[in-house]
This record gives sequence, C-alpha cells and structure tokens, in this order.
Amino acid sequence: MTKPVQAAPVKMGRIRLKRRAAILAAAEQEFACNGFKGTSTSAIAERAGLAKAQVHYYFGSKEDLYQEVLATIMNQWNLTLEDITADDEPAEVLSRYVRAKMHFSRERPELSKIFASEVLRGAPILQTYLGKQQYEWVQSRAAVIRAWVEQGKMRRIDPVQLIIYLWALTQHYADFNTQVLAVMGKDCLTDEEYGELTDQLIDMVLVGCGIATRDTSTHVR
Amino acid sequence: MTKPVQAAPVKMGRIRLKRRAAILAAAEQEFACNGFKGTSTSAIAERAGLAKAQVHYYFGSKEDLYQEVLATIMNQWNLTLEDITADDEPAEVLSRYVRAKMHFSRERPELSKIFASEVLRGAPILQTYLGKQQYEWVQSRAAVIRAWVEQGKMRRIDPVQLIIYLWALTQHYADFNTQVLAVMGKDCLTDEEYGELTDQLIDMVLVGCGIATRDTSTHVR
DNA sequence: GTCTATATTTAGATAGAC
DNA sequence: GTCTATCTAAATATAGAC
Repeated sequence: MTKPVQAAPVKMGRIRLKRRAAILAAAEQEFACNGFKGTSTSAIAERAGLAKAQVHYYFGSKEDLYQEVLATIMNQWNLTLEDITADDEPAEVLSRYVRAKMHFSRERPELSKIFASEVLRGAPILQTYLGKQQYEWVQSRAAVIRAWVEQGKMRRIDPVQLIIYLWALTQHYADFNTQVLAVMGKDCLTDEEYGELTDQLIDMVLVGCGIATRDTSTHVR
Repeated sequence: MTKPVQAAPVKMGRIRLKRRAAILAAAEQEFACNGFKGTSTSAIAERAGLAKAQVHYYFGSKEDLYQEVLATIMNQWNLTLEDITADDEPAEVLSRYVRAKMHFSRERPELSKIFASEVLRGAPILQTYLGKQQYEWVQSRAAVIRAWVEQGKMRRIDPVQLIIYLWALTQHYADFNTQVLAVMGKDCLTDEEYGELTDQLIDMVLVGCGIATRDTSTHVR
C-alpha cells in the first residue's frame, strides 16, 4: 500500500506549525528565484532562520516540500472563473477574471514564478494535472465562451486560445516583473499605477474580443 | 586592465570550434530546463558527450558559458522591429513582428526559456541590459506607436504596455509550450496548426489595437 | 518530538599528464 | 592544445543525541 496523496489531517503542535510555515514561506522565495533544481535546502533553511536538517525533518525530501508548495499554488489558482454560464456577460466575466489574476500577480508573484519555472522545465510534477484537471477546466470554460460567440455577445475567437492569452498577459506581470519595471523605467509601481495597468489590459482584452465598453474601439477603420 | 567584454576574434582550430558548438548546444538545453543555478556543468558535458572538465577548459566557469549563451539570445532577439517609422502601417508592422516572434518561439523555444528563467530570478546578469539598451529600444518604438495613434492609424493604447503585451503573448508559446499542448489536448503541433495559432494571435492583436483588417471586429456592440 | 552531528554524493574548478 | 585525474566545497539526507 502506498501513502495517500493527501496528507492525513493530523493535528500539529505549535512548534511544528510555526516551523513549517517559516519553511514554506522561505521555500516559496527560493523556488521562485532558482527553480526546483537550483534551490538548495540549506538556502531555504538559512532564509527561514533554521538549520538545514530541520527542513528535512519537517518535510522529508526537497521534492516533498516542492510538491506541497505546488499544491498550494494550484489550489489558489482557479478560485476565480469558477462558475460561469452562457447567461453571464462576457465583458463582466472577463474583466473580473483579468482583475483577479492581475491582483494575484501583484500580491503573490513568487507563486506565479514557481508555476512558470515548473512549466519551463517541462512540468515533470504537474504534467498529469495539466493534462487532466486543467484540460477539463479549460474545456468547460471554452464551452461557455463558444456559447457567447453563438449568441453574438463577442467576436468569434478560439476559446482555448483566448484563455491562453489571458494567462500569458496576466502572469507576465508577475513572472517578468523585473523586465516590466526596467523597460518602464521605474523601481516599483504604486497601487494606483498598477491599477491603471490593469484597466488598460482589461480594455485591450475586451476590445480584442469585440466587446466595446465605452469610447474604445472607435478607431476601427 | 580588465578583460574586454567582447572576446577577441581569435581564429579557432577545428576541434575547438566543434567542441564549443557541442557544449553551447547542450548548455542551451540544460539552462532552458533548469536555469542557471539548477544546471550543472557535468549535465552539460554529459549531453554534449564530453567530460565535465572539458566544459571548463573551453569556457572557463559556468557563468562565462551562461553569459555567452545569453549574449547569443539577446543578439538574435531584436533583429525584427528594427527600423520602423511613423510612416509605416501599424497593421503590417505589428503582424510582421508577431509572426517573427512566433516563428522564433517555435524554432528556438530554449532560448526564450533561458531568457525567461533569467528574468524570473531577477535578471542579475541582464539587469543593466534591460535598464539601458532594452529601455532605449522600447522608448524609440513607443515613440513611433504614439505617432501612429496621433495620426489616427490605431486606437490610443499605452505604447510601452502594447510592446509588453506582444512579448507576453508570443513568448508564452515558447516558455509554456508544455502547458499549451496539455490544455489543447495535443502531443505536438503541425506547422499548419501553429500557423493558424499565429494568425489568430495577429488577429487578436490588430483588433485590440483598433486596426480591423477584414471581417473582424464586427461584433462591436 | 526536536535538533545536532555526521555520512555520502555531487558540485565547480584546476593542476598536471599526454 | 587537449583531456584525465584530483582537490575542495556544497549538496541531500539520516542516525543518533537531547
């Protein structure tokens, strides 16, 4: 018999909870910068203010720790765009989704970066998830988008590609934040500036989908 | 006196050229998968069919080798969109650029991935390049885009963000190719299928910019 | 239950043989 | 000029002390 995928909900002591939280937080930073292979358990331990061996005591192997971090990410990931129907308005659903993803990119860029580096290396850990759960997730949303198109609520766009566009655009602001800041000539962005970027992106997406909300898309020749 | 940034154009022998080429090719694959820190010189050597020490003999340190790979990427990168003026047609320039970047994403995804992983970790090697050369590159293109907007050739969009959108969208097909294939339910894409994706993306970009080329953007309400 | 001390492997790099 | 043999440091992981 193999170990259950989901860890048993054992009630943990105070020290254990505290140490695990510190290690997980440190691991997110390290994995985000250097990926799975490039991250050492000693770097995680140092950042967490602990001894290297403590990381192994609380999480077993480096891969076990990595898997827990990845599981956290994938859970938080698809909280939005959860329940949409053909009756919803694409303008509202799409702007809400872009806003939520952009918010996530600003608040937890490390999580987006860890996912990115996992996919960069060919997603050895996540490939089953991508090919099954995420595939299904995309198909069900794509069906709704297709219905919107049939109803004339938006332009005819390949729904799967549209979802990929949304991921590419929103996650880019987390994964490539260093480059974004550099080419914008800034050291950091205020909440206001980031909100402005978000609005501009939503505008671009809606116009691209043929959903004009205000005085946009007036330059069509 | 320090070493010159550009290596002196020493004429190399046959063996040296051959070994260096094999190492560089292997290094691209390894760096693309595991990033700078996650890649070992022994993994590169093994993939190149050489001994680990030979890598150090021909390239000195791992970082020297990495810098050469990065330099190759940045040179190939900005070959397109080189000379554009306010007199050009945005529809033509933008579709040409997207097509070129998509072609690059298909032919050399490893190079895009290496750039991505460098930026993911905060671009310690490239930050000067990003803040100076690439910043200037973006500014000069942004000026042209601004001129297009003033001439009414396209919708009013923040030009810097538009460039970022183009990068995000096109590079995503290289960096996240594993995920793209997974959610599309395919093992690989034929040239035809990839050409179709490229056309769809160009369509999305042009419509988003308020440049209707054919029967697109007709669903504007 | 927690952490220190230690074992084993692999990393990057170089001195010296060919 | 090229490559083999070797050195030192850092990696993952665990056995055993507290």
